[in-house]
Amino acid sequence: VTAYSPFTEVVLKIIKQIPYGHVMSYGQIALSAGHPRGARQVARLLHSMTQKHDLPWHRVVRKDGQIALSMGQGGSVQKALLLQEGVTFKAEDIVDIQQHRFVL
DNA sequence: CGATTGACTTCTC
DNA sequence: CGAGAAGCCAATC
Repeated sequence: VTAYSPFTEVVLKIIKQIPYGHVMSYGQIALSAGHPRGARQVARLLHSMTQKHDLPWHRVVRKDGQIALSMGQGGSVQKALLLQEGVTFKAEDIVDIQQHRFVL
């Protein structure tokens, strides 16, 4: 299982711990993993690890609460999954993200 | 092993 | 207010 760097493992753990109906931003995950500037790695890890691990990648969005992927990619899928979990994209929720808290 | 890339974020002009 | 550049660090080529 441990075939990754500490950062990778921590990120994976954090992503797996995202509660149902909640979302986290890449930056927040990176910050929790100990790399305040490692948001890109979180994104990269998700993209890579999702293929091998069953990560709730759809619960990871931009810090603005916006879906990171374009609708032409998996964006529409992610939106559908989030709506299915009851996640909304209201401005109020976005404010919560910016205040470093979970949404909903 | 060296260079490139990337589901981001933030600062600067 | 909007667009552009820099920074970060691991995975991939």
